[in-house]
Amino acid sequence: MTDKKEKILNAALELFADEGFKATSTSKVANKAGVSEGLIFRHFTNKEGLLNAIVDEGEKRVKLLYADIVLETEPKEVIKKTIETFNTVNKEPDEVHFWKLQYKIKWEMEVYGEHKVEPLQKALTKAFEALGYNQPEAEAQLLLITIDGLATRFYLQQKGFKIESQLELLKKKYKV
Amino acid sequence: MTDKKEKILNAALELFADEGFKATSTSKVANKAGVSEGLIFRHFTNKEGLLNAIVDEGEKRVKLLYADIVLETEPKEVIKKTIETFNTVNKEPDEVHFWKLQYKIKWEMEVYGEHKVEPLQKALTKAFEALGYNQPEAEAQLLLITIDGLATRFYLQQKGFKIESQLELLKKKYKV
DNA sequence: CACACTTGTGAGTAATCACTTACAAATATA
DNA sequence: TATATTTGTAAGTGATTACTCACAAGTGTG
Repeated sequence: MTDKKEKILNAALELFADEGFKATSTSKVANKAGVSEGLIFRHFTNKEGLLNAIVDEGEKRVKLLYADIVLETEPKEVIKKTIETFNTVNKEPDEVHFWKLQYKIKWEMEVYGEHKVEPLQKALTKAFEALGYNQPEAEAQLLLITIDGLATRFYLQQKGFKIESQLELLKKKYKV
Repeated sequence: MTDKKEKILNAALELFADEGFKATSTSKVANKAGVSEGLIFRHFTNKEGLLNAIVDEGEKRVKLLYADIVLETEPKEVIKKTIETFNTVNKEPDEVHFWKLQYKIKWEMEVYGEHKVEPLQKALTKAFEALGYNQPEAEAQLLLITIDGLATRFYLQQKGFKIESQLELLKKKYKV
């Protein structure tokens, strides 16, 4: 990975996350990265190739993020970590662009990407089962759905939205 | 409202909802509506004016939709109706485009539009308060957040996602 | 019918789009 | 050092973009 290639990726990440994929021109990316426009196509073939490079990296990071939770054996810990992970990720400002894009791209490309959350969902299902919940599968899905909703509010910066207190409330409800 | 003006609005609604605002060209809208491209600009000044016309209509429909809930006095009914309203809206296929756009546009334009849900949120807060919940405000917000998450799954058509069972689970949790 | 006004069209416009190409600079390998 | 390969640039390309404008068709009113 050359220096300029990485600069292209970083510029694209920020622009795609803030202004959207289709709304961001390759010339804008090149400008922000401080390289010639042609270099984007040398490294990534086309504009979609540039997006894919970022999304692929996203998949790796998601797996890494969930790895710790999936291995957890204590049911309550699985739920607790699921809720808390969302928060720790977004404490680092550099990471925010990255995760924001993961959500934003779902709507722009209209794909949910269920395979990414599947291992986590299964781990949660097992956890809810172990805790004696009546519909463990539905419960697991509902928790992930709620976190999706939290992300929407967080990334779109709804006024008066305090993510910490919502996460606390969630933990209280699940008694974790 | 002339016939052709309405055809433009309908075509734009469907295209914006499916492919996004920025990704939909005015020529595409004109084509689908069966009118000349110039007519769009005669009626709506520019492309954003066309979007605004649709979004404004959205605000009216949201108010209409919530009016019934806000007037409800029975706390449990407020919560129940909030959960069920989401479902009834999306039973009519013509309505789906409309509501999908309302969610999609949030991400594309990066505005949450909190004023739209404010009356509903206040009604929910009062309901949770009456029912003796410890943090009625946070509870109201959390329920709306969860519904946002449900919408994401629903409109992005996540595989294996059954909205009815999730709504049932939600009602069970709130005992409504 | 005459006149005003709205509704509608089709052929423009400059600007921007993603992408290509010819060539130069840098780097790796022998 | 000589040569092959990779990395990078600048100036293009045709296609598409949002939008304009001159003018025609339709409609309502006296």
